[in-house]
Amino acid sequence: MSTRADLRQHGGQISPLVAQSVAKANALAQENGLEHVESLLKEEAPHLLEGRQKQERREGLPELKDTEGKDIVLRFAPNPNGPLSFGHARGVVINGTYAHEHKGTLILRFDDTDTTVKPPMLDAYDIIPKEVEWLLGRPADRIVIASDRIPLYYEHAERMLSEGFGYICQCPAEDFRTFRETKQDCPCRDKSVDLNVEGWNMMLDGTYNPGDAVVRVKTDMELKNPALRDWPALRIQDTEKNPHPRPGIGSKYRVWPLLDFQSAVEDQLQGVTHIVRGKDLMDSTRKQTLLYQHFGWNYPETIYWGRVKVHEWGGFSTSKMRASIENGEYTGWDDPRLPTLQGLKLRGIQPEALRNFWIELGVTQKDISVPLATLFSHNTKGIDDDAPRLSFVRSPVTVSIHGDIPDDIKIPVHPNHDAMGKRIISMRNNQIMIEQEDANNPTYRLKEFADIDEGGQLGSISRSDKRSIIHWVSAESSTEAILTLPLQENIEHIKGRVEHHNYPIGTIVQLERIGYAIIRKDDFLLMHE
RNA sequence: GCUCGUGUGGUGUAGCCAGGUCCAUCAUAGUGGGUUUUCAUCCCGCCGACCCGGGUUCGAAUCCCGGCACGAGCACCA
Repeated sequence: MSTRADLRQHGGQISPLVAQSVAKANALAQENGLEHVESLLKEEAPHLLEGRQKQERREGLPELKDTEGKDIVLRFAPNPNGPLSFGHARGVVINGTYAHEHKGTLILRFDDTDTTVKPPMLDAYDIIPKEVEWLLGRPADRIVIASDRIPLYYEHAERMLSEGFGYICQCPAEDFRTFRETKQDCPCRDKSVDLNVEGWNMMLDGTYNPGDAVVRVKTDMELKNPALRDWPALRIQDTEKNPHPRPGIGSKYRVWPLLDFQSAVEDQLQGVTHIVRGKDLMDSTRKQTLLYQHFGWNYPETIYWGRVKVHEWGGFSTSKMRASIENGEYTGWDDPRLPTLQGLKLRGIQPEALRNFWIELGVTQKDISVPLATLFSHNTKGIDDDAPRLSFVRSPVTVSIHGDIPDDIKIPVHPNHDAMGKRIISMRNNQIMIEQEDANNPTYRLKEFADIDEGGQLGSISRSDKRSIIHWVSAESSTEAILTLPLQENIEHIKGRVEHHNYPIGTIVQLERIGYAIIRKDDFLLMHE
């Protein structure tokens, strides 16, 4: 109908006819199979078989626009004021995946241009590249550190002043706020190039103190969006009082670029072709586009994602976490309760699960709230086949069993994979331990062993009825152990007994009827069910 | 307040740009069943959605207008 304008006015009559034919065709497919219908079509109307994938589900990430004939370059640009968190993983995964899919370049860029409000953390410069590599399974192609490139930003600032699209503004911040709101030109706006250059030198040489002057990009005070009106590009920081933590940088510079300027210039210098960022930076794109126009550059293709909240975690910021760790609320950046990559890694979350998780969420601009269960589900798929089964009995109750009990019992390590071998359980002292809750039943079946009747009497070896199957340990073949549950607020430790095993620290096991856990030095850390 | 953006089942997501088998995809959660000597894994079934109101059109999840809701920006933070 879309191609036959002449028939459209008769749509009311045609629709039922089409519906009838469709019903017929469907019936035919039902009886003789879809192939039959396809072969009929091939003979009668082959053109109908073409170009009908419009409604098929798109797999993976949306296509990047404007990629033809280009070397694709993307970047992930965190502030190195702490290790990476769950939210950062989105930036790493999405940018990294796009770069990978296009055989392009992923730049890891440290936007470390603030020494006062969000001071960088020296360790982060080493930690973050490793975290990126862990998450992606390969390192970033290039690392750029903004604080190494201040002279380049200065050059561009100077060009901005000399070409007249930037100026030194000496208005107090509040005054400028008023100008911005009322669309008035700031008195500094019309200064001559010479005066601006002079002001610039006074910023650099220490004549001006922080707050005395900034460099602004001349846009237009009449712009509809107030955020874009003559925005600030560089300012002075007191780096004597708040030195940059990197050796060699320290108090070397007083004038520092703001994000919008630094990021814009750096993207151009690095040949970034596509930017994927949070939609909170939409106005940043617009500000930067105005700057690009001044410089005569083309702004990269940009796409945005919305905010993500995890129901179980709520809002965590790097600076908040840093404070909580420093005052002892958490044991460190790798505290399993924290939504850091280190915490997740410690909890046994696989990088592949994180990748699949973020790719599945995609890059929509909606603000979303996701349950951790989705991430866990991805993780389970990755670990179940390799996770040996182990029996862990919480709050154990000892039961003496009697009857014709064998000396040893063999139980598969993994029910789906015989190749993983057997666990051998010694039964020589006739004592088993089961969970308090299971002990309330008069009879039960010990998993992989036998029925137990009242009074601990050994019953049928083969399954004889529908009594519940419980997990258990032999007193002799088990040791005391602790199961640790990382809950939101506190950490709970449960004492119990675990069957003997030789798995090294770090092994992910499945505690039968409990969940997946990772073996640590002194305990089992429960990951998820 | 001004500016920008987003609204598809419980939670996410595909479809929207180029309107028509869309009585709307897939996943996750929930639920029922099967396999299994785990409340695991795997398999099968069910459940459940186009924010509201107008308009354009033979036909609207899709285009237009209005409303409502939510979010973000308006930092000398990133």
